[in-house]
Amino acid sequence: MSDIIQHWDKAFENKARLAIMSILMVADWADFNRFKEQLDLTDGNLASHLSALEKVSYIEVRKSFIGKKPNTSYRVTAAGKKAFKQHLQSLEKFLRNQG
Amino acid sequence: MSDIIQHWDKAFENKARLAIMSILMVADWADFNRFKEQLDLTDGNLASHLSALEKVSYIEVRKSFIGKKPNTSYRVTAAGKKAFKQHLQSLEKFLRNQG
DNA sequence: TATTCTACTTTGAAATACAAAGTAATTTGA
DNA sequence: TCAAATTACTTTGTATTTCAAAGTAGAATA
Repeated sequence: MSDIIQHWDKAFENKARLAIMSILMVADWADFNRFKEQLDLTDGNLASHLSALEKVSYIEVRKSFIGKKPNTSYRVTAAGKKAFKQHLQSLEKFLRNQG
Repeated sequence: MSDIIQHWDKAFENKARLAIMSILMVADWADFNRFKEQLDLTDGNLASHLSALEKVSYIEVRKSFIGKKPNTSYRVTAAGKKAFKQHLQSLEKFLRNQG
């Protein structure tokens, strides 16, 4: 496999996770409902993608209450930012090679 | 989900299949062994990705003999070419939006 | 105070990805 | 010359991933 593709980050192979990261790169904290609205995923599916990104430490989670409602928010970590940027770069590289 | 990502072709979400298409876009016919060498996949895995692409009619298969050895070759169809180009375009669009 | 709603979490099933083992023909080599 | 190894795949079974339905606990509503 071409080196470029070979080393693609598995965490970003899924559309939903790519979209989550995409949102988090420009947001500060974003909460569960924001993703739910923007991404149109079921609760369970969204939760599993979020926890996949958490597992590799690309995002961090903050649980709190807003008023009396539980609120789970997420933001990208430094490692996540770095990995995502690198991923975008290798996407670019791949595209250039497809000219 | 952003429209760009939303409509990504599921056939190209996998690295191996993307690499296969990548090869076929510049090759005429490419055979099983060529993929095997270049992509470093197990036989079974490679075969299943090839047949996934065949199933959606993005590639076509030709079985023949070279000398006395069986040879299975693949080439991209018109539909496959179109779909792949569109996919590359939406990748580009996505990257532009990530500026 | 029963019922609904919100914000998730848990569970289980479906789809996908993967590799080990199988097969049939061919080649090698003692 | 015939048993053993190799080639070029295919088949089969398992592991992983993805997904959505159902579950839960507290809060709001009627």
